[in-house]
Amino acid sequence: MPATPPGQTRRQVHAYVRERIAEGAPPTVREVQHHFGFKAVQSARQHLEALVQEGALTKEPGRARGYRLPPGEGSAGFLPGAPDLRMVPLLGRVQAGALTEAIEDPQGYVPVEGQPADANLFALTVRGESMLGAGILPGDTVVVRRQHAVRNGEIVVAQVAGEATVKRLRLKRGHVELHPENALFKPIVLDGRDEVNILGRVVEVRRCLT
Amino acid sequence: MPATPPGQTRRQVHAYVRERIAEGAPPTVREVQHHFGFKAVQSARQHLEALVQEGALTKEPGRARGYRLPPGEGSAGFLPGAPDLRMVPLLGRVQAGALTEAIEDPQGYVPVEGQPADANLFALTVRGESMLGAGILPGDTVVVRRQHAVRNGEIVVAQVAGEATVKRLRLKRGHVELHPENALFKPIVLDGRDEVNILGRVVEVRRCLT
DNA sequence: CCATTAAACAGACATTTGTCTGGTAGGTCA
DNA sequence: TGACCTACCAGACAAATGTCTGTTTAATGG
Repeated sequence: MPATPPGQTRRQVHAYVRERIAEGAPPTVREVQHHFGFKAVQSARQHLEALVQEGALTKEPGRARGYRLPPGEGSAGFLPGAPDLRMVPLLGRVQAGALTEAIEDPQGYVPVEGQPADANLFALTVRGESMLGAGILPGDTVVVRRQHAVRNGEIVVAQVAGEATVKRLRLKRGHVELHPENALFKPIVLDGRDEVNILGRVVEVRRCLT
Repeated sequence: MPATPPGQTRRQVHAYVRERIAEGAPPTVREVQHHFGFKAVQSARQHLEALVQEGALTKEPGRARGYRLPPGEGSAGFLPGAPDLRMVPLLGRVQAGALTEAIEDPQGYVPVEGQPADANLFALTVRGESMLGAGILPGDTVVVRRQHAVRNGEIVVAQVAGEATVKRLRLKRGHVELHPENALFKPIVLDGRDEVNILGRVVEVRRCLT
């Protein structure tokens, strides 16, 4: 094998190209070169050409900034040219604690805007009719900001006994209540705070009418 | 005035630059030149510089493909690298017939995915509580596909007597009814079809919980 | 040991591309 | 009319950029 771990730098080059495209335009060969501290243009070129070879990039030969992302690669997790727009993973219907790991294999991505870049967001599909009164219907998609600190009255995703549900949070003296927004359902009253695990706060509701 | 209507070509150049950025990278000055059939590079350059002057574009002097979209402008109407994603104009609260022209100056843009590229989409902010039962609350944003042919039972945006409203459409024999989804409101029954102008069909509902 | 390979280095060349200077045509306005 | 403006044309130069040839180093495998 070569002096440097094989493919190690290669992926970093790929990531760099993606970043640069997200900022407006693909980098030049020399920009890649200098970013990685290569002292020869050819070094950067070899990596770029190798990435084209394995299909991770495409190129328009002879043209400036000719390296592009292959079709379909664009909308997976980031968005070129739209810094205020983010693709958040849709984790599907929540089931037993598998939530945190489910990010590895999302069912899809949802475009979200107007959220700070550092916000840890994900999306869920809502089950049940317990939040009808808040305009959240079964099948709706909720965008959730992963945070433990929530305020009274906010709609949250909470994990109770391994089951994740969407409810409105009520902080009473000494205990927590999870209120449905439907007269047919009863509030969940929790004695100790350990029973409930606040996964995050619902920041957006979305419904597609096919 | 000049030989050609002022600013006419200018906007087309701006649109072209946006298109090209959406396809992966900004165009070169000469690419703009040839696309518009200019026989001199300077013609394209003048338009581009003028657009920079008026803030419609930014540039990185001296660098290849240096023209970019200004920050915040990135998400206005298109999305680089994400063909299945579109930005649709938010036309704000609908008022008297101004809807069709309002596209010129949208209040913002909303990211939408999963809609065919040829669909003519726009977004509206919902007023009133007449659709509570359908999970559409005041302040919600609805994404509308502009189409006149609608089916029975679909939620539509209809223009009645100059006022635009969101209602569920009921086609009865000989007449049209616009049903609210709220017991406190009454259906609108229309005798002739001329009174009502179907602006389009609601394909998505969206709500931000700040 | 030697051939092979991947990675990086060195230097150069040709094309692409941004930029500049100057000129022409048609229109407005004082 | 003449000053002035916008749009466009013509030609050229210099910087940026893609591409090529050859060399060196280190690790692998027969």
